[in-house]
Amino acid sequence: MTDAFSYPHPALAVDLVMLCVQGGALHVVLMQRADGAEMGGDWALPGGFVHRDTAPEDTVARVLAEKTGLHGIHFEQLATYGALGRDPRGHVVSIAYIAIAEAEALSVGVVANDTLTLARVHVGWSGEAGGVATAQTADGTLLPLAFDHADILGDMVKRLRGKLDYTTIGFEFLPPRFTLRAAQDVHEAILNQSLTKPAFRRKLLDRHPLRATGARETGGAYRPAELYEVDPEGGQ
Amino acid sequence: MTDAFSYPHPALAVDLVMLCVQGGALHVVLMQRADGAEMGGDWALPGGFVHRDTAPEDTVARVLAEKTGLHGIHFEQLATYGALGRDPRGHVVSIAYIAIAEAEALSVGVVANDTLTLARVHVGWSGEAGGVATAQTADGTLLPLAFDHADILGDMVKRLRGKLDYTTIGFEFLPPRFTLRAAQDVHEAILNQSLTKPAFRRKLLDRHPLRATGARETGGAYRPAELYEVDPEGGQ
DNA sequence: CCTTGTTATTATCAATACAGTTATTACTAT
DNA sequence: ATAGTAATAACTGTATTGATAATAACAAGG
Repeated sequence: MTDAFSYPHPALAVDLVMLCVQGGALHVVLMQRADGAEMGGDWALPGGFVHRDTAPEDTVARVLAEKTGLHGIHFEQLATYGALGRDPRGHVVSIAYIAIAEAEALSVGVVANDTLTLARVHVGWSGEAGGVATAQTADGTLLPLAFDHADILGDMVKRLRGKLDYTTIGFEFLPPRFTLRAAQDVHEAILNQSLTKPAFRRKLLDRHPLRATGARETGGAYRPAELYEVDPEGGQ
Repeated sequence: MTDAFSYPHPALAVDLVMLCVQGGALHVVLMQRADGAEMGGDWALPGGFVHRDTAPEDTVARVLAEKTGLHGIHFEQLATYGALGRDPRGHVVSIAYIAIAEAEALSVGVVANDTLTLARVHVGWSGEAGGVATAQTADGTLLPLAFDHADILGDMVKRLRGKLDYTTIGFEFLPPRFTLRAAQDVHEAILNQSLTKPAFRRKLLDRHPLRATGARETGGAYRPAELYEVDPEGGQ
């Protein structure tokens, strides 16, 4: 076999789909690009190049810190995009990651960087069929996406919907202690459909390792809901 | 932003998990490496480097053709592996793909290349929990895997099990026309558990766009089973 | 030609899991 | 206290699943 580094290979990058649930809808962090005209849209997922001898996961952590100032956020790989025409600057292969945080924390990072915005994710299809997704502002204006980032958003929704029932990914949108109503809001935002409360409660408690803390919500006007937390040992 | 190609970036490769179902068990194509001692094992997934201005998918097709002589086989992306120590030669990021073919076709390609072998995939866990998988010969001898390829095999099994019910990926192991019994064999091999026949029939016909052809199996000693095919329009 | 063996296919039934509705409880604010 | 609201529990019917049995189709052998 010839030496791995003796011929030109593509540039490698990571793209981050930073997500939160706010006002009953899934939101994603987008970055405004000055060179949007050549890239197919003014808005793009934040990203960065992977340098040699830096692990892609470390690059993700670096980009998260650089763009939003956030640390220790949950992220996981989505897929890798490497079609030839996807970046007009040349052959750039990009590993897309999903990063999830609670809305309050993410908002702080977005406000601190004036090239960033939190856009509502609009999905034109239901179930796990798949398709593209679009991003829009609070008043419904469409934000044109650069590169193949609309495809990435579509794949992200598909992946999220598929993992919601069988993994604990949905709880990453919530603080360590949360009410079941808050968890239901997350599921409804991601699935884009309303769920019946008792059925949701049962399914959630059956399928996931949750533990009632005994503590209750404070400050509500009416009956306070109990706070639950994910039990790290409860899986097995 | 600085130019994407002005600093050293990792080498990019693809690794192929070529699969088939044979004798009731999942099998994978492995390649013997002369440099196995330094790589952590004598056996590895076939792969190749991604050259600049070549799409990763085209690299997959090239490797498939080079190693096995096969064309037009179904493949899809699994995940990308980029941990720093995974390849002792340097920083190589590898996109792993799952490729699926029927056993007869794959065997032809394996026999034609004497560095290749078809190994039985042994999975030490059930469900979709995840874990590593090992490879062994027909007589049960363990084949030590190079790099992080045991992890890749484990992720492959997890992905396959998760997609089996909700996609048509299972039918890629079968010829265009197949009996329901053959489809059940594929599911049992991948899930590593036996299924009851009538329940499997119902679920398969309910969930997937299958069409009875009216034609029947030939050559069998007893009642011939009807041949089914995937209906490309049946999905919607 | 008829019987037997084996497998494919369909039918039936019980057990379970699931979702929707309604009732009850617990708390806050006035 | 009382009203209002949301959390929680109990109940009910429906759909899904798993096991068993019955029937149908074909080959082989007497």
